[in-house]
Amino acid sequence: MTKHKVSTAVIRRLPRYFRHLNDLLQGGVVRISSNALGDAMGLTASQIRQDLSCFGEFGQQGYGYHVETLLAEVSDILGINNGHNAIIVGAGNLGRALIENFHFDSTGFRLTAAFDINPTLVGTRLAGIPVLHTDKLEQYIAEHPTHVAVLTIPGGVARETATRLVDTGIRGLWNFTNVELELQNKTVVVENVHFADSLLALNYMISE
Amino acid sequence: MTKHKVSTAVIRRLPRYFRHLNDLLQGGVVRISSNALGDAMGLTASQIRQDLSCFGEFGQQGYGYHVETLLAEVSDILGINNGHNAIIVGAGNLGRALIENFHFDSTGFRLTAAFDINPTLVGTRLAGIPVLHTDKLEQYIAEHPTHVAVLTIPGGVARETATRLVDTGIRGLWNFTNVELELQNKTVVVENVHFADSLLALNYMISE
DNA sequence: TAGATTGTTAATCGATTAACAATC
DNA sequence: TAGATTGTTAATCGATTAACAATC
Repeated sequence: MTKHKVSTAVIRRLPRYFRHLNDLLQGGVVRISSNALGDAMGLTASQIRQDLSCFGEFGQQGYGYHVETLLAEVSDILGINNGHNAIIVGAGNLGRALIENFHFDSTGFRLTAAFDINPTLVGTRLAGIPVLHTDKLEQYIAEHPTHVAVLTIPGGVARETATRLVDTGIRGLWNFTNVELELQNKTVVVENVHFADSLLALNYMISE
Repeated sequence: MTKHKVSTAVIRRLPRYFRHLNDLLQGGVVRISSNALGDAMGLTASQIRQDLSCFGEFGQQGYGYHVETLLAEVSDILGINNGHNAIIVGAGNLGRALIENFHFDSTGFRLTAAFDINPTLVGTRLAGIPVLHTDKLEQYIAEHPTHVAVLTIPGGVARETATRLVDTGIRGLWNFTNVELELQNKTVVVENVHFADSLLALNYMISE
């Protein structure tokens, strides 16, 4: 699918294309030129065409891009149609916020289970998702194909839990703990959501 | 303080320096060379020296950097000592997760109040932080200097609430909603935490 | 057809890396 | 002093922007 190594800069822009194309489609826009899309997103038309050319030829001279088609292509590139399953480990406030409010399905994931050690939670359901005991992680994953685990546990148990998850053969970790997970296993991708880094950057920007 | 325009790439690395230097200090490391720090962070020694040189000369030939001193400098650059105050707007699961678990103080902020429209929450305290009615936003900010507002409200009221906040003269918005806030007012800095973008990027990376 | 707009090649710009004199 | 390591200048690398022939 991909012609050559895609740079991180391009990868990080793909979700933004996805988001803006969704908005356009919702707004009833049928076609758009790289120029107009660039204006809307704060990018140059050139960059958009360059980015997309990493993956194929999705436009048409004199016309531009068909919004619905391009969105379908970008969705496909992002892996939204790969039928990935996710579990969430840690059903505290943050975990619950994600379970109840985050649209896993619109990012291409099916959230199949949550895990926690709190006895008052284990056995219940949150927004329809069963909460199992964290002891059952390995057993559950062995029985249900699982591609990504969301880490919303306390930092103290992050490394240990990550190691257990890596051993199950999981493909990715979405890490909300403030712990840096250096994994020996390079096949597992770690995506960090570092709240502190984000707020510190904001502090810098308002302090200038 | 700053010699020239600091690039976003450098700004985004500053919190990482901060985090790693904290870890080193905790671990009792007194001094470190750019080489060793680079190894630990996955950067080149050259880049570290280049980055730091944007802000001053913090090292010593033949010795390297005194961890505690460098950490103090980086903290200062980030604005941690500027005594900024923050409020949180929206005390649902996500807001509560931040109130109860996020260390605002260690990123240089004092969280002074939370706002919500839920009558069962208004008037209570969460982790010692008073919860006020969102109607009182303007009044509160007029009476209490506030630099940053954390947006953990539903997307539907995001734009409206952001506009109200901007009008109060606030300096920054830490935006957890999935709504793109294009503000006419360019003095207000918006830092977005786009969960969906992050998970989509992870999807791409595990799909390759 | 004429105008618009693509995909791609070339030019530019900026960020990262290498090298090294200065010096602790 | 000799070795280590900085801050900075120069070289390289990669990403963004500009230009344009191809073509719908």
